[in-house]
Amino acid sequence: MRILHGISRKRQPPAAASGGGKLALLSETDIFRDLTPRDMEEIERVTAMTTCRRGKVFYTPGETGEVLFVLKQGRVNLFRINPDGKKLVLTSVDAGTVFGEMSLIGQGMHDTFAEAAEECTLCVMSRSDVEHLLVNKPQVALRFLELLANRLSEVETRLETVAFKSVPARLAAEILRLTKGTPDERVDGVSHQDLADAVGSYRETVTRILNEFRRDGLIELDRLSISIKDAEGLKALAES
Amino acid sequence: MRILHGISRKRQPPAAASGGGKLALLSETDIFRDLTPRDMEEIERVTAMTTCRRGKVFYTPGETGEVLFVLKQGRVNLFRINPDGKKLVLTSVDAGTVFGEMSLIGQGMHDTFAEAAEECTLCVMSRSDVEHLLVNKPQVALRFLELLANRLSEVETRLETVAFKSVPARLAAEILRLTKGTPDERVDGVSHQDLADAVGSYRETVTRILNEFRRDGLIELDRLSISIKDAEGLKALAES
DNA sequence: CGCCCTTGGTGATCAAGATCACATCAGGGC
DNA sequence: GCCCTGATGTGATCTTGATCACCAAGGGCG
Repeated sequence: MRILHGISRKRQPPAAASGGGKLALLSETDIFRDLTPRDMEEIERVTAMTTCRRGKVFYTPGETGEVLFVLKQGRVNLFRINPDGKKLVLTSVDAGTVFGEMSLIGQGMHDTFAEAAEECTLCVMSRSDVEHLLVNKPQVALRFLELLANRLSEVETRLETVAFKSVPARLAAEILRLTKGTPDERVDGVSHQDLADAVGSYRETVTRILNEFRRDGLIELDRLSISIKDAEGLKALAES
Repeated sequence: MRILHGISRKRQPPAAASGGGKLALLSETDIFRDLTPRDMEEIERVTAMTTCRRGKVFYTPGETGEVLFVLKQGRVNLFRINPDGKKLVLTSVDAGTVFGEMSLIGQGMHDTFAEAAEECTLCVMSRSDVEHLLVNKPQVALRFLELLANRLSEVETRLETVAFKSVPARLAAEILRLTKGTPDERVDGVSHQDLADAVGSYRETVTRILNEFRRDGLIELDRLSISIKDAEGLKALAES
């Protein structure tokens, strides 16, 4: 019996393709994939759906209650701010997953904020609804387990990266990550400051390194836009 | 209804105090705390208990199968090795918890090794036993969820620390962490190299900084031994 | 006792990247 | 067109801490 297996980490197809109704959106979420249509309707009844504009910080520790977010469309950054006001993105969450677990389980989200990195559509579930679900639908709890295990593994790798790799290597990896899934190998709407926050560095340093990348023919630069010219070269750099 | 609440992060009392039998040891594990004595006997039947000497690397990715470890006594370091052979300790696991989840759920433990940081007693559960348990005892799955959530939160904090804080600050924090729980505020059996691996730095750097700490009256040094003189001072330093 | 191996001490050097200080530049609003 | 703001380009330092090169001390063991 092998009840546990890797969950998909691929970006979900654009929700528009599936109609975009709330129910359809919820069904596409990994965590709920074992539920019956009837169960899904039940969840749908108790779930609020909202949208967030790019840049909106919609979760602030302390201010926001204990809820679970289900990201339907867009991308969300979970980040912390250190005493000097410097920001570090802990994780970038793609559509089809869930976040905010930390506020429900254990010690809470600590000092973690959440912002919409792109236009987002998300659902909000209350603590009691989630608890109910976890107790009554063991399959959901198991999916949740997978999700957390994968997130943990991801953050551990990130820790290793920050501890051992140079800023150029981290930056190359981040660019590859952001463009992964985009057919034209290009990111838009990401400033140098955003990249600095993501790799744990500084704006000026990022600007300099990006220009070196361009000089080396690895990427093409434009205002708020990066397109990849030599993915292999970047990959090599990312390995340090 | 509040079924989820923080699990204890306190170090377990020495197992000798509770007799040290396998059954007693297993019952002290957070993850199993909701099980009945009868359930525990069942688990006890299928569990192998072994010991490891300090320094022993008992889990190697690839070589070791998919198992779950329950740490009964001692301390275990989970670490990775980068291509240059440099080691980084991802987590230090204390008695009473479980690890190896990653090999059961999701993508596996990747390139993570496990070594006994002290004399250790641990139990090993097979994949199928764990899966059986998770499916049939929802309470265990929930405890597992708590465990993972806490671990995640811990690694995120570590990531922030490595990204933003100086080596002295990280070192101060690590010393405080290691001595936490010891009544005489003192660690033994930890070399400068071990500390370097834990904070993601280098032996020479650690030696230099420790000597600065001593000069500043923060700690006392001896071969393989550090004792704290000024916990407040260290705490201040750890905040950067 | 002499050997050797692990641990710790320290100087010298160097490179990465943080930090400061401005200069542009593009776009939006009025 | 003008002004303002956010995004980017770049030079000039300055520190941190990695890296190299040894040496010394402690301790187990034949």
